[in-house]
Amino acid sequence: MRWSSLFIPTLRDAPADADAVSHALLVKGGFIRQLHAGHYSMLPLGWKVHQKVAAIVRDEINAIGGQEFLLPTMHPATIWQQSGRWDKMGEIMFRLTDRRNNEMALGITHEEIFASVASELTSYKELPQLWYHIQTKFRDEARPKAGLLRVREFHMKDSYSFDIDDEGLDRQFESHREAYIKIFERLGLPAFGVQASSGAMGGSSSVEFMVPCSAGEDEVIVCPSCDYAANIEKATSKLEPVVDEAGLDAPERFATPGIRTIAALEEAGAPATRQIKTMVMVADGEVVLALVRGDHQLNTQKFIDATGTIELRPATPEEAKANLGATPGSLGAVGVDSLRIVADSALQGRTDMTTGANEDDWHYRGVSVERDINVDQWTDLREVSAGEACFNCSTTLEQIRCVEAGHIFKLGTEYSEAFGVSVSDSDGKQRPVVMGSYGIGIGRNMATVAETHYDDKGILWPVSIAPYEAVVTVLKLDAETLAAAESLYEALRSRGVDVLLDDRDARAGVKFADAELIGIPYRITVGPRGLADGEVELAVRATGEDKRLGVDVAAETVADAIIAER
RNA sequence: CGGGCUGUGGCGCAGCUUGGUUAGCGCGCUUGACUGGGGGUCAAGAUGUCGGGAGUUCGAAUCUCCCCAGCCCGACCA
Repeated sequence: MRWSSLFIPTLRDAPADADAVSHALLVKGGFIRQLHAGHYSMLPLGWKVHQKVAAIVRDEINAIGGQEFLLPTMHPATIWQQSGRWDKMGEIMFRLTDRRNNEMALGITHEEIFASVASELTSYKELPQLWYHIQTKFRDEARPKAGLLRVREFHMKDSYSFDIDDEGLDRQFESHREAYIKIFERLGLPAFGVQASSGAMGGSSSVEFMVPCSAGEDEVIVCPSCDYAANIEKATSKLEPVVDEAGLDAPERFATPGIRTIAALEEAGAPATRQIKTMVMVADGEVVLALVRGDHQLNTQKFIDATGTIELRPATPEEAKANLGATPGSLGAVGVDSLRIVADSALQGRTDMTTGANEDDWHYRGVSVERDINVDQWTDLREVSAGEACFNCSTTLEQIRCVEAGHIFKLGTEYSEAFGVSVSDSDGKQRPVVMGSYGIGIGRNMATVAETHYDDKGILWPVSIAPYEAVVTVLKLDAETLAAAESLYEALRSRGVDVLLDDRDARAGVKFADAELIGIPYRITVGPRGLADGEVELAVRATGEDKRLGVDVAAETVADAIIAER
């Protein structure tokens, strides 16, 4: 292609409201433009990169036996009601009605739709199956942000596996894990797998692929010594043992005038490790108490996962007062029978603890948790923090901010049962098919590459997804220089290189700056100065390497380098 | 949803406090000339519902009210 005839609207200044690096560079480089919050137009350059990312994903999923589909993005409400997720999904799903007043939704994911197609499977002999599509998803995110990193409309590759048993699911899950690792390698992304919460997808377990990146939104706990890595929504750690005194025969009220915080109570003589923190939560409309140790933080996703809650929020001080009789700072669970109580495992067996007495300015001491509090559910609720000891090997854990680049789920039979996806096994008995689902966002991965591959001049795309693999920069538009450049351009094209000819009537500095900004990995500069010696110049974007090549060998050399790097 | 900030040519901004000619500047764009290996110089131009609506006023980018949009933090989110 000739740059002079292309639409590549590069900007001198990035828009002021583009905060994330990838957002600024993708806009500045003429890859994307925002339509409105969370919705971006892919310009020709951006769409080329997007398609190259999609091609890599497609290639690797095909390699493990995936069959490509294309399913609708607009769904009838009924199919979502059938799985129970019409209500469960809440506000994340865009909903609309058609002219006959039928309720519809825009697809946020496709378990339901693929499962409904899969109901035509009838025999174990047809299994395993691996189906996928690369298609638009709509999610009404509360806060789209950071350019392409979190949007409301995006393309996702989602695949779905169907097996006769758990062993089959395990194999498909494992082959996806390996395919994802290859995809991230080809994209140049340093992704690693972590244990994750399955959230609204359900299922028994899931692995997220994370890329360390300050623009990300997930906190990951990793052990630098063993292979433990988990999303903070799932992570656990080893706690220092706490030795309790026997305490009192019964809790004892004591006055704590003006004391409203853990820290203040600590100064009054009760170490945070010996306090019970009582949080009033509203879980799907029901007021529930969540208890953690005074120095611990509640992780709300853990609470949601453990209790099956869909919508969770902290209660207002008024709600706390109405249900417990005191305002936050003096709340406790001792003697509470009317509310469901969920407590963190770290409180199990603890004695001689201090907690609020449900009367402002009063606390209890000498509380034995299991004796004095009517706990309905013991579970892991506390959020791990960096500096704690690894559960496996006791090494000090680290916390890393990451972008979630992919997520794979073992679903089990939840959806196959809802949609009647069952087959006859070898004994002629009907068995529900075991499903898995596997997602990877195309645009987010594109942005994550930009987020992790750039310098002060622009993006450093890897050859695998660069909008063009090479650019031939013509420095002077006289007949001789242009002819030399064009023959080089044609020679590269004939070797299958995705090459751009910069034939614009612009100054050298402008052409160099643009090529660097949009991140073309190889630049061949053709100018009269070099041609006088029978040479052109090769500039390698990623390494900064700059060298002269004979005109006769230049195309060959560059094509070989590119093909080797793909 | 809570908090903060911002809306002025394609992009980046000034002007608003204290209302007053044709609303400025830089970049970019057009034409011409000189130039031509890292965003060149000079000259001449074009491009604006000042986010929208209502109000106050002789007069509103500027003051008041309502609304909308975008960004950031938090909540939330597969």
